[in-house]
Amino acid sequence: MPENPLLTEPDDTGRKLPKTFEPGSFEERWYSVWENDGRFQPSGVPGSPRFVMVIPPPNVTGKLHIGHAYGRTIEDILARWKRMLGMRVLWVPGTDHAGIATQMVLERQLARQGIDRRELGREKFVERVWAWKSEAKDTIQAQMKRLGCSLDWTRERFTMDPDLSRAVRHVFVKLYEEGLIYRGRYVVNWCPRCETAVSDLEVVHRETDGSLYKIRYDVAGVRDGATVATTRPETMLGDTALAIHPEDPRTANLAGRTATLPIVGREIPILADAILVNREFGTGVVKVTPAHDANDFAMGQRHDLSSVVVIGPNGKMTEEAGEYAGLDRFEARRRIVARLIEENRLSVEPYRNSVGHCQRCDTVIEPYLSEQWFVKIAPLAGPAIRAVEDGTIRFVPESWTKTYFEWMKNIHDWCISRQLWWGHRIPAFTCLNGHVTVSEEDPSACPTCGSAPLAQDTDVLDTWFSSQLWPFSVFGWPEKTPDFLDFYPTDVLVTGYDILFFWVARMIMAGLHFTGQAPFSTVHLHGLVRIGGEKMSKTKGNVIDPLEAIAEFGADAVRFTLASAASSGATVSVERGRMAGSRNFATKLWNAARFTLSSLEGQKVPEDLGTRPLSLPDRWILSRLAGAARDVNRHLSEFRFDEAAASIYAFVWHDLCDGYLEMVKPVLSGREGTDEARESLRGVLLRCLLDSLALLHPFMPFLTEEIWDKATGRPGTLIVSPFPTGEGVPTASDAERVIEAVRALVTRVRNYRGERGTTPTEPVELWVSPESPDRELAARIPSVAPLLRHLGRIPEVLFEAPPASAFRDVVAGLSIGLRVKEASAESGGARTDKALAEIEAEYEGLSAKMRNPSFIDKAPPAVVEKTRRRLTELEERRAALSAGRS
RNA sequence: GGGGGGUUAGCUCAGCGGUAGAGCUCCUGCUUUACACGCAGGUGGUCGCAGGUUCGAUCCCUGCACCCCCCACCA
Repeated sequence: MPENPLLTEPDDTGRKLPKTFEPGSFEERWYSVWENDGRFQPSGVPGSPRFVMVIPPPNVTGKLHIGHAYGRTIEDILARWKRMLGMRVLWVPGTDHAGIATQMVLERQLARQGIDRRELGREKFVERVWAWKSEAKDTIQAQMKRLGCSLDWTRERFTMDPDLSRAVRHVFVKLYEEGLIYRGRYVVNWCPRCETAVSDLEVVHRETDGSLYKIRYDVAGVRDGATVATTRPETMLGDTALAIHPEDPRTANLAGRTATLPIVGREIPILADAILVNREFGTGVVKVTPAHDANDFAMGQRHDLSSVVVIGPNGKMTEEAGEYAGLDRFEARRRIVARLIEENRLSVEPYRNSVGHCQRCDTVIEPYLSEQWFVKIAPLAGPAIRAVEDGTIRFVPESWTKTYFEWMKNIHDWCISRQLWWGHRIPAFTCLNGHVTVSEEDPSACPTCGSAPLAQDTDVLDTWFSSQLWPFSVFGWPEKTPDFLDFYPTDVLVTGYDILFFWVARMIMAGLHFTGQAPFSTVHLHGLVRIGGEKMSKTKGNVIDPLEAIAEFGADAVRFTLASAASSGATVSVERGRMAGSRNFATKLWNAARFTLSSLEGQKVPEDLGTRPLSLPDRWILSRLAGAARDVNRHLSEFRFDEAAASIYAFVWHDLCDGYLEMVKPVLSGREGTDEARESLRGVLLRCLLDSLALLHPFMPFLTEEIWDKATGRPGTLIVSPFPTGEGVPTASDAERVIEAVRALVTRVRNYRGERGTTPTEPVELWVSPESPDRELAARIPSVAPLLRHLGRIPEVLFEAPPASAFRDVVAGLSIGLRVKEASAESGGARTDKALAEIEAEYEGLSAKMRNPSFIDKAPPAVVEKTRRRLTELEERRAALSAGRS
């Protein structure tokens, strides 16, 4: 065997692909090569076509799970695809400080050491969080590198970096000056465990079986008093009124009277309020607790009621609760219920209602009256709605548009202050005289009265307040930095639909308001990863760690699996079986490459295939390759990663490996064909391999780069090599038809052997009749006789009408005859019967259709014609099969 | 209370007007000069139920059943 110069050049030692495919042996190496070569940084001149994404910054709470890997894989596929298409690609990495979530992680860590953060003090605590953040960031970064994400690490950002913090502060001050940020005492969602306010979105409602308590209040002059219903009886201690509907006859006798609050003995007015009270609902009387219910608070404002806070920030009853002070709210509830029963004032019935829980720690949320900062959101929502209406921003899949509109149109003010230590401190300063200053720079003295010192607000901002600025704060905004001018607005945002409101909607509002531009033009909302149909959770133990999966199957296989699982649905199902399947595919490609490279014998990268005559299989595979390239590009442009993956998978495995490689072996080995044919074929073979590698690179970057290196001797350059588009390559429909017919014939021969129960090598005689239904095709079959003989292991193919003794059938429009010398006892009779029955059934159905005048009349002519042809085909097959039976 | 999605082969999912596909599983053969993580065949589906529209429905419409998700100030 001649030496392959590609494999033997001195500097090419080890260029041969090892026999076994071991992804772990090269994956990390290629990542370093790409990174060191600056491939992840945008190249090319400003102004040329660019593609920009920002990563949804993962929380620095721990490590990434497979759901993150899924989103990042999608982004990396887009990034690599666009990069190979020649665009200046920038994908910005970073992490989110995730205020409440990260603080919780640290609190738990401290708790394990028996430390309460309050013992530590704010400064020491925050120091520890920073240390943790640095650790978590490293872990996350390593995970994304291992996955192959082509992120530009020179531009990595963190939401609490100095310049990003500056952006936050700038935005806060601007909104404050515009009157869109205000401070006030309102009833907010309060988590007694986290001891902070949370926004409406951070409250998770769950249907819960509980009780409805009906409490009778004494009313002077009314014998039966007034009965109110509540699910939280302990709040009655804070009642400052009862409310009735002004037009409800049931409660008219209570109007203007005074009730006595049980236990407490406080006299409270009975007021009419049409807004709070629903005429039809319950007893018609409502207890009013302005400090612990948002509706009651609003009612209190309308009627100038006082607010009595009876439950404190830690969930324990306050001094206002009298004898219950210091008790946990639920213990207080039990005791109050007991007391009211004792006093014969209470009836209890089972009741199912929705109870709010803290998104982070699952503690039951307590509505709580406190001083908070809010964003007046409606003025920001309008432009954000219009940007989607007018197509400036589009959602993929489009169905999210409606959800977005629904939420935006019913949007409520956003509580942005958090009573936490980890996060952006609110830039509001109060002097000794109570003047409040909000400013970008820390003031040294009060601008109003000149007094000093000033105390900064101790609260921090909701994490999402900084995340909403991410698409522009990462570029240094509000400074007009070169990066901001060059890369903003971004192009595509990829994220899970679960943060559509938390993040996406707010980025759109913030982007439009502050930069005057939509932060991105396309939002791809993907589903959430499920394992075996269940949501991933630590308690269920079904969490897949991306690193473990990568260790077992290789990063390429994990990525390919995730891409293949991508669908437009709300859930993305990932299974181990899929991972193994992808790994098998990677191995398949590896072996196909080994075979191809070992067959090249010095063939260089084909620059131009047009100068040599191409065989029918050559033209077929090149046509299929171009088709696959077009499909992959089309599917990627439609965010159909599953379809794109399936297209390239089917091409590589079923067309290239199962088809072309097998067809070509006799010529390659020298058993058949001319030297010229061999030369030509090698060029085609290499072209197919290289284009497959390119098409597959966005999905399986490591393996493809490894093979590319061995095939071309240009290490680390596939990542920036042109992506095949298949444009301008005409479909070789004649070659496709002939080759597909060959494959169908070969399958039929194998089938026939199976039916006869003979071995795969049993000599079979094959007749292909020139008098076939498709004569044109039949006339071309003699030219591919060697292929038929080789693939079907058929000693002789005869181009004449089959003898009566042969088994007859019609395949792909060709009338054929088959005969085996020695059939075993098991004949194909049963299968032929089955085939005939199927033909009969279909024939019946179709001919009934053809007899229907309105079908002929109304169906498109093409459909009618197709049906007619199919009928003819069935007739011929039926005739052939029946005739072939003895 | 409002809104959205789902129900297709044993499993996980594509398809969404012209009588169904993939991967995995399963069955039967096979050391065919890349690959047993393979090759070649094959089994397997009244496309949730009932109506309607249509020449024709898994695909469109209506209703029902079961499942999932989101939103909501459900005393």
